Amino acid sequence: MTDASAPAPRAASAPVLVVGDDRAPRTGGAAPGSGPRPDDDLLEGLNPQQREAVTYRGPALLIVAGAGSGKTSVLTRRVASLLRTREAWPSQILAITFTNKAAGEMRERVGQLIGESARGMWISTFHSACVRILRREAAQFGFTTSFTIYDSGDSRALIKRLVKEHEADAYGLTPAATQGRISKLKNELADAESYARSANMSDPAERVFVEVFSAYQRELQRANAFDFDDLIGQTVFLFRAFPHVADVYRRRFRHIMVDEYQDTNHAQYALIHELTRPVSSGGGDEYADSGMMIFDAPAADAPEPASLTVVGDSDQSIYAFRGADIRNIAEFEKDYPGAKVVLLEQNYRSTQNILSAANAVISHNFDRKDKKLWTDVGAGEPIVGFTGYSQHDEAQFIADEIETLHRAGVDYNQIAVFYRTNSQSRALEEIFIRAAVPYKIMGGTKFYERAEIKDALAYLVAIANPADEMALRRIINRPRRGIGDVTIETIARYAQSEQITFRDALANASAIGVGPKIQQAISRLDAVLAEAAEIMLPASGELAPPTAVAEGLQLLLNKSGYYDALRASKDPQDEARVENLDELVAVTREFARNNPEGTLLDFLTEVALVSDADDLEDASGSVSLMTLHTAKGLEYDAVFLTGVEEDLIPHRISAGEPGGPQEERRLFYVGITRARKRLYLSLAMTRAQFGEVTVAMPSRFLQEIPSDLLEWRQSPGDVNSRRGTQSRALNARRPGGGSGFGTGKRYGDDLVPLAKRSPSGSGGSIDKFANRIPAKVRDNGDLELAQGDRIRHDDFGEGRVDAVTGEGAKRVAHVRFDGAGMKKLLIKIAPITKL
DNA sequence: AGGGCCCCCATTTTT
DNA sequence: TGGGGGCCCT
Repeated sequence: MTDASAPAPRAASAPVLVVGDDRAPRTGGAAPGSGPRPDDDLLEGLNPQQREAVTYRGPALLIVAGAGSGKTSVLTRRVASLLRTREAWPSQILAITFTNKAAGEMRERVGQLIGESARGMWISTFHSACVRILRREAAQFGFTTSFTIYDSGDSRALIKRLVKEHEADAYGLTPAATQGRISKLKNELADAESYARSANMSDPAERVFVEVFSAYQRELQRANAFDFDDLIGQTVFLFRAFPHVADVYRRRFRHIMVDEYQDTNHAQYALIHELTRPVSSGGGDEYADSGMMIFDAPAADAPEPASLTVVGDSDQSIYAFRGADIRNIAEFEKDYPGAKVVLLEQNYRSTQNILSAANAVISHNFDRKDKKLWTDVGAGEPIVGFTGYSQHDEAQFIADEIETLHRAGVDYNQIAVFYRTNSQSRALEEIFIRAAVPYKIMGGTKFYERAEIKDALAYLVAIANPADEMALRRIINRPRRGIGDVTIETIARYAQSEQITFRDALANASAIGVGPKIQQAISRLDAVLAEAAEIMLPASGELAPPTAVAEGLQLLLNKSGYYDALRASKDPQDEARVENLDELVAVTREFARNNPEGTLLDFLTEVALVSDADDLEDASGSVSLMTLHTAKGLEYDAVFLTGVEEDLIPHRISAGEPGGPQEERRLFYVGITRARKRLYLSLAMTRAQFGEVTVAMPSRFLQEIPSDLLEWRQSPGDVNSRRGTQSRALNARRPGGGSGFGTGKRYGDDLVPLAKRSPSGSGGSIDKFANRIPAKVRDNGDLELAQGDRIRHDDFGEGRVDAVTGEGAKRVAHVRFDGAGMKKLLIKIAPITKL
C-alpha cells in the first residue's frame, strides 16, 4: 500500500492544487478515458455512490450516510484520495469527529491507506481542534497559553459556589439547572450580556441568573480557564473579533470534513461556517509577518474558501437534548448553495429483515428526507420478540438465548444488550451473574471523575496554571491540613488586598493572618507545589524530561501526605483509591512514552478531553451491556434491545418535549441498526421502578414493525392471556404496518401489538417466572458439585449436573434441567440445593 | 471538622 | 429501591 502512494510533496515545492480547477467537479466513477487515476486503488470495492462521495470535488458536499453504509470507509478514502492525488497537503486537511475514538480510528485508517504521508493532518474532535487554536491565540484576548480546561464537574463546583454567593437558590436556581442553562446559552453563542438584552430583566430570577452567568464567566477568565462549551464558543468569538487570526486558519485549511454532522450544535456549526468563509484580508497580512506565522501552509493570495464535506444521517440524531441541532444537516443545502448531495443507502451490516424493520420504524417520523436502507445479503433470520412477566423474566430469556447463541458458535463479544436507561442494567446483571454469562457494562466507568483522581489532577493543574484558584481550593485541605472554609476565605481576602493570586498568597503564610499551626500547613503545601513545579516546569528554562509529569505527580502525592492519609485510613475503599492513583501514575508514564515531547499542559489537555469511554471495545470475551446512546456507531452480530415498553422507549419524559417522541424513535432506530444478523426485541409486562412495581405497556414502536418480520417467542398477548386479561382485545386484530401514526396519541389496548404465537415458547406457568429474584445474592459457600449430581433450582426445578468448570468462587455448573434445558450456573450464588 | 442520619429524587452523555 | 446531598449533632 505504502509503496504505491505518491511521495509527499516537498515543502519547498510550489503549493499547487494539482488536478485542474478545484471548482470544476470531477464527478463519478473511475475517471473515464483518462488513464489510471493515482487513487484508483482507493476506489476498489466501492459502490457508485461511495465512489462519488470519494471523488467529488467542489465547494460543499453532503454525504447522507445511512447506518452501516460504509461511511467511515468513504471518509477515510476521500482524505486519502486528496493526499494521493496531491490536491492537498496533509496540513491543509482538517477532519472533525465527535469522539477521540472516532478520530483515532480515522487517523489509523488513513494511515493504513497512504502511510506516512498522512502525518500533519488535523484529525481531531471539535474540542481538541479548538484547544490547539486557542493555545496559539489565547494571548489575543486575555488568556495565557497555559489555560486549563474545566470539565462539567469543575464548572458545576464553580457554579455551585456562585449560586450560593448570589443567593440564587432563593429564586429557584439550582446549580444543576443554572449550569444547564448556561451551557445551552453558550451552545447558542449567547453570553450573559446578549442574554440580558433579550431576557425579561424585570423578573428578579432572571436578573440573578444573569448575575451568576456573568460572574461565572469572570471567574473562568480570572482562573485562565475554559469550560467545554467555551472551547468552541470562544474560538468562534476569536475568529469573529480578529478576522486576521481567522484568516490564518482559513488559508491553512483547504479541506474540512465533519463527521456526525447531525450532532453539531449551533456553536460548532458557526465554527465550521467561520472556517469556510472567504479569506477577508488581502495578501501579505501583518499577522503572518509578525513572526507568528506558525504554519507551513503557503500564502497564496485570497484563495478560494475551503471546501467542506459533511457526513451524517439525520435519522441518527439522538443528541438534541444536549444541543445538537438537526437543522444544521437538514438545511445544509441552503447554507451552502450548490452543495452536492450523495446518498448512501446500501447497507453492508445487517440482514434485510433487520433493515426492513428499521426502515418501517423510522418512516413514522414525519419531516424527514426519505431514505431506505437495503442490502444484498438476503432476508436473514426473523426478528425475535419476547415478553417477560417481569424484568427478571425478560433477563432470563436473554441469558438463555445468549447461551444458545454461544453454544452455536457466536462469540460473547459479538453480542450486545441495549437498554434505554442505566437503571435497567441491574436486573440484567443479577440474572447474568447467576447464569454465569460473562458481561461488561460499557460507558459506565468514570475513572477521571473519581474524587482521588480529580484531587491528583487538581495538584497538577495548580502547578500548570497557578491562576486556577478552583484547583487550589480543591487541594488545599486534601489531605486534611486543618485548613477550613474560614482560612480559605482569609487567604482569598489577603490575596485580593495584596493584588496577588491565591497561589502567591500561599508563599506568604506568615502575613496572611492565621494561626501558627495553619501557617505551617500552608507553607508546607507551598513548598511541595514549588518543588514539583521545578521538576515539571523548570524555571531555568530548559525542557522538562518526558518523565517529569510522572515524577512530579508522585512527588506531589507523596510529599503532600495524600498517599499517607489514604494508607493510614481504615476505610476499605481507600485501598482502591491508592490503586486508582497508582493507575494514574501509570497513565502519566504511558503518556511520556507516547509523547516524548509532551508537557504537563499537554497531559492535562489530553486528560480533560479524552474520556475513558474511548476504550469501548475492551470487552473481549464478554457480552456488552450499554444504553442505546452509547451503542451509536457500534455493531454486533446479535443485539438484544430490551425494555421495549411505553414510558421507557419512548421515555415518558420525552413526551413533553418538542421533537421528543421523534428523537426516541431515532434512538430505537439506532438500536435496531446495530445488529448484523440477529435482533431480539424484548419487554416485560411489569417492571419494578423506584421501589414499586408498575404495569408496563408494549412500546408503540413495536407495532410499527411489520408483523411478518417479527416472530414472537412469547407475545404480550400470550402473557396477558395467561393472566386472563385482555386476551380478546389483543387477539382481535392486528394494526397494519401502517401509515399516519406519530400523532401524540396515547396508547391503550388498541395499541398492544399482536403476535403470531410460536408454539416453542419457553415459558411455563406464570409462577415459574414471577418476580422471585431476591434482592440479596445468596452464598452457597463451597458447595461441592460433581458430574452426575442431581440438584434443585428455585426457578428451573430439578436437573442433573453435566460438568463443572472454573475454580473457586467462579466454579460454574453446567446443568441439564428436566424442564428448562441446559443452563450454566455460578455454583457459589445460584439458588440451588444438592439432592 | 467530621460523621451520621434523613430526605429527596430519580433520561439519554461527549467533550 | 438506592444513591447523593444537606443538615445537624458531637
